[in-house]
Amino acid sequence: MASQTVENYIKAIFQLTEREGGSVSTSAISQQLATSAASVTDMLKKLAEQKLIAYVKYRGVHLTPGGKSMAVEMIRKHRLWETFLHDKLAIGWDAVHEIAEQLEHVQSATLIDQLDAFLGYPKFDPHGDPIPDANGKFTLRNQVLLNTLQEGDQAQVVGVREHDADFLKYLDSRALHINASLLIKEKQSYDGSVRVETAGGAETLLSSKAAQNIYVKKNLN
Amino acid sequence: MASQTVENYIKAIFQLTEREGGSVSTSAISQQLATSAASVTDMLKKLAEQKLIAYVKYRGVHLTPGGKSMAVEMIRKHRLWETFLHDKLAIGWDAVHEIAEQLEHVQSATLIDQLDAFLGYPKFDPHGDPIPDANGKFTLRNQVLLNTLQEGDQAQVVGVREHDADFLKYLDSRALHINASLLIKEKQSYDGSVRVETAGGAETLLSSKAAQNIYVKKNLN
DNA sequence: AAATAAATTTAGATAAATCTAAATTTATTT
DNA sequence: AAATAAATTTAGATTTATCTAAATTTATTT
Ligand SMILES: [Mn+2]
Ligand SMILES: [Mn+2]
Ligand SMILES: [Mn+2]
Ligand SMILES: [Mn+2]
Repeated sequence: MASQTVENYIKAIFQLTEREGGSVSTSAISQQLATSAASVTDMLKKLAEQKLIAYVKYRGVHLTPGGKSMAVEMIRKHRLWETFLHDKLAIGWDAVHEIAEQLEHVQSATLIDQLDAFLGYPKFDPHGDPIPDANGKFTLRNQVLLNTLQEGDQAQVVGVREHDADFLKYLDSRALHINASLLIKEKQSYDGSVRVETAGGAETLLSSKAAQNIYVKKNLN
Repeated sequence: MASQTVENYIKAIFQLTEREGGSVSTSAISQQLATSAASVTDMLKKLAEQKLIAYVKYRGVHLTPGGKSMAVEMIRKHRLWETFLHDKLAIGWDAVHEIAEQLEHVQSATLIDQLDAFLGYPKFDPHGDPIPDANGKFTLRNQVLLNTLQEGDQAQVVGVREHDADFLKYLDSRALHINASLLIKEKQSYDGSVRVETAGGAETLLSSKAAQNIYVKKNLN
């Protein structure tokens, strides 16, 4: 059985691969997990011995099929737990990640299968990220970043690209939660900021940076 | 923050104290946790340094107030998780313990408070053991062991003294689950075995040993 | 193409939790 | 009260995961 530490490394490598593509560097992992580069090098050797990664000295790593399947299983568990915490225990989307970070390491196939059933086989977690099914399949979805919308466009929030707790609390304060409907009232071309109207008619000014971190599904006109 | 290992030691000491009373020996802990006596001695020194236990060389240990409150918190978490697994995820009472043994180590006060609320502030877990409330208070209950009942007595199963998975599955097969009503049809004085009738009229012969491990609430006549 | 900077690995330590085997203390027999 | 047995502790190692500082390799400047 893989230790919690090994599981966290494998998940980190998977997510860094998704974001950057190609091979993942020692320093990227070091930063992601907040451990020294020296410790990462040590661990990479062990993961390579266990055939979870392919490791070329000085050149970074990528997951083997075995490592990838472990990573997907971890992500499945993490996101199912986040969904449970949010939907059943009413814990905010800014707080679920930290708790799921612990819950994801509980070992029991039955537990996860039953949890999945209890939640009604959800396809997306509280941040709008897809939850892989028992076979590791992710659901795809049409989505664009809010900053690509034009004046007059109507859309619905479907996810966030940034998971920082402060950002999520900020969105909550503007009623910009998952499924919120919105209308682009104005878009400034010089700085990319957008004025959006949310349900009930409230208007909010979003910075370009904020708009680049919100995924939406555009409505047909 | 206490490690999972420390938490398991503290919980074991609490439960051994409850069962035996007085102070707990190195060998008792060693047996309970399936670790060598030498390892236990090492750990006892550390726990004493952290003021979680009072330790007298060669004479055993007992919990300090701090240790006891940690133990009660662990038991609260363990039993709430067992209740969740059983009531919400439909996992059998013979399987919940092992999973809760892991879940009990997740650190988050919010999580436990919300879980407690979600479950409706249950007073007893799937084995009929009391769940301490947020202040550490256990609910007391009138209960006797099934082997103390007489012919003609009516009662309801409220708990089990033995948590062994095989015993629990055996009880399931006889419909002797929590809340099951029963009537003592016959009691053999020479070996203590009892013939009981359960709901629907089915009869089962229980050995003295089995009868000594089932808690019941006796009905008034 | 050197020189310099940045990234990575190696060397040497440390802390937590565990083990077996040997020494010591306490309990039980004779 | 000795002798013997049982329980407990100490000594000496091991494994996992981590660190800092030094050495090495790769990348970027001049
Ligand atoms: Mn984690
Ligand atoms: Mn998420
Ligand atoms: Mn445990
Ligand atoms: Mn229980």
